[in-house]
Amino acid sequence: MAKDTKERILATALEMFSQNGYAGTNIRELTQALGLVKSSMYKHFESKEAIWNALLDGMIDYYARRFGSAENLPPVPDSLEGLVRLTMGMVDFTVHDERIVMTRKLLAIEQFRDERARALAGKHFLTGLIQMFTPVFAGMMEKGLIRRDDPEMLAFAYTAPISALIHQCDREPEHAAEIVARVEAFSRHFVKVYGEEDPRG
Amino acid sequence: MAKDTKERILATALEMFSQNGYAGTNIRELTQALGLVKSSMYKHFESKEAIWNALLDGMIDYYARRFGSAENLPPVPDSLEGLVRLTMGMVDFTVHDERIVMTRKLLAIEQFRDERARALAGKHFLTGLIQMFTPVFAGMMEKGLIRRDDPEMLAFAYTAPISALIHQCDREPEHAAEIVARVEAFSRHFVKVYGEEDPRG
DNA sequence: TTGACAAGTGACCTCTCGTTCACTATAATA
DNA sequence: TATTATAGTGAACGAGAGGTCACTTGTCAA
Repeated sequence: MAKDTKERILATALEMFSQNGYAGTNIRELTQALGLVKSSMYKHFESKEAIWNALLDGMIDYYARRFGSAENLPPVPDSLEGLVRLTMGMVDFTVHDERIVMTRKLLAIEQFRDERARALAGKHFLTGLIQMFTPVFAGMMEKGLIRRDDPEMLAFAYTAPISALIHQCDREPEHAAEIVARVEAFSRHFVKVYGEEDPRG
Repeated sequence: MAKDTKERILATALEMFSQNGYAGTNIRELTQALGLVKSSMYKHFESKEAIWNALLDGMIDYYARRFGSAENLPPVPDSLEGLVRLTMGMVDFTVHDERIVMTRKLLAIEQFRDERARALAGKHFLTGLIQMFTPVFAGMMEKGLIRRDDPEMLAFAYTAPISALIHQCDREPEHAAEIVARVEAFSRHFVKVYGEEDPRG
């Protein structure tokens, strides 16, 4: 109970910061949500800003481990349908994992105030996705599944619309199901346009 | 001078809110930037929240007039190159118009806290762009410039990546030139993939 | 000239914020 | 058992927040 208070503070801070922003959150509410009194927080963090920094450190670290390293690249699918399935698996995960949803919201809120948040937002929302899918499309081109073209351009053309729908999902979680369906529709449209294989593959 | 103080307050509020958020901005700084003292603000707005509401009203109204009405739809280009030029004109405008840049940043920051900001963000970042370009692609299909397909899906596939680059531009305005160049590269890629016309058109 | 009104001022109010600190309770250690 | 470190408490602090108000100034119409 006592030992993990630091972690619980971070979790609640992520929750509140991602809803009302750093400036819009006060530590009295934060600690109260944990059944504590505000001064108790200072046994675990030296300031409110220290919570923010620890949160960002965690987000940066998690991103690097989970999405940033070369060994975590998605596998190259063996068919166009495989690309659709790979995509839907990733989207289902990223849309329903509360921690990742809150991370995106927090980055959207704080990206213009904090330099590190800005950099991480750029990765989360655009460049990281391109880096992730460029080798996927390069591999699919080598396998003859996708027409030969600039794989980075294809990764961009593929991930950016999906990223936009994920954002829409963050805004309107009550419409998650239909938005995810739109992701799948787009994915199938994409393989229809760019694929060189019988789409039953 | 005195007459337009209300407008100047709104302009400065947009500036500050779009950088530090509503909660992260205080009215002493705001009025000081205008050479006023904070109590003077209350001659023009009854509260800080009233500024926020007036700002949102203005944004909603401006969007409806500028992007939301049917008569302001972009013209259907006569060639694939025309689509590229149309796009670049719009992007150059939206990326360099300070007021629109600040509006996007503000919506990104406040979209999870305020219901109206959330709705407007959805339009600005996704649905409005689709609505705008769906008739463009429908018209281009009728002219035989673009392969027949679901025009709304094409509008989505076209505008979402461009929107993502515009966001990147908001995050990194120092790289605006190269990001705009990426918009053009994407636009040309798109017409190459979807076009049915000699791209010299 | 007077009166009325809008715009701006500075002092002041109350509230909440982040933060500090002396203190207590607990549990592990020596 | 005595000691020490850790986690949590509650009162208090200073700063800064949003907001109010009596007052001054400038403008313009009557």
